[in-house]
Amino acid sequence: MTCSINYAPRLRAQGLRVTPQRNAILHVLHHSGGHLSPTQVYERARQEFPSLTEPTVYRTLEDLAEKKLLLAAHVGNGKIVYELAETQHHHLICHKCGNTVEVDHAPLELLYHQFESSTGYKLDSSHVTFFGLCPDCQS
Amino acid sequence: MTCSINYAPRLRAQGLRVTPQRNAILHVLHHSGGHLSPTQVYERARQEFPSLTEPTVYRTLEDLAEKKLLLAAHVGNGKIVYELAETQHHHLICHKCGNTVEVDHAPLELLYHQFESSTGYKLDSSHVTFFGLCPDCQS
DNA sequence: TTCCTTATTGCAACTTCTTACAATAGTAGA
DNA sequence: TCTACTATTGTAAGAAGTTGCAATAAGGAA
Ligand SMILES: [Mn+2]
Ligand SMILES: [Mn+2]
Ligand SMILES: [Zn+2]
Ligand SMILES: [Zn+2]
Repeated sequence: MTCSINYAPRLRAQGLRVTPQRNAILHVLHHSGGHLSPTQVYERARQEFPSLTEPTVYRTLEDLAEKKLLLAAHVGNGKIVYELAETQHHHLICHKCGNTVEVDHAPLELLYHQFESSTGYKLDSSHVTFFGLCPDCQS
Repeated sequence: MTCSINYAPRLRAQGLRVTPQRNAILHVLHHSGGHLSPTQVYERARQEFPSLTEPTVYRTLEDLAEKKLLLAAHVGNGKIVYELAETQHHHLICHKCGNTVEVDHAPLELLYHQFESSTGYKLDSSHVTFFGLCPDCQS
């Protein structure tokens, strides 16, 4: 609850104002440790800041992701989850059981250079989602 | 409208019954040529089959994608679009302007083998979405 | 053809997500 | 401090997507 981490500098560095709504949302994501859906963020952040509303949660998550404070991950069927942007990694997701594995970005470097030089795009180095079947679900 | 293509064999091959709802949905996707959102599919397929309902559209799109007759693509912010499964390809999407580029699967083969042997997953060879900035949006 | 089984659909209610706009409150500057 | 500017938020309404269950109809067997 009372937590030593101060998000103000990171918000200001991105030209964003420091509001209690943003602090509550960042605080919740920090303490969850993992990926949370907007609904989960809303329910938990409301504990610390009861007047928080749903539109604010959705807008804040999008804004903070755009400013690279958060990472958004697609986990299938249009569901999105968010986490604090800390490590560079991607996801392998089983589309049968939903099981998820994290993989490093390094093995994608070569591919990224190919794509970037052939298309002119500059690609994000985090949170690509690969779908497939996990070992358990292949039988 | 009256279109020579018959989807019945492909449906039966997957153990699915042939219904006018499924035919209308497949027909719409065939004639659109590209990616359509569930809402777009619903609006168009309703022209040919007016009693069609939303839950049927959502369920059908998911079912047909699961049986590999369709491909689902994540296009950002939890939006999903579908298309007929014909070619193997992936997408590069600009998260500023939404512009999309298709890329071949071939350059991913090596990466896939690495991931598959290190994790045991068997990955889908189509419709991975890479996000980034297109050439126009980088300035 | 007719009957039977059950996959598929429609219905109704609900949850999640979005939007436009007015009210609020950070923050920079006087 | 106080003020002014405007980013951010809340409100209210609507759109999109989901769920459980009862009704329907596709397809196999007689
Ligand atoms: Mn992650
Ligand atoms: Mn595609
Ligand atoms: Zn699995
Ligand atoms: Zn762009």
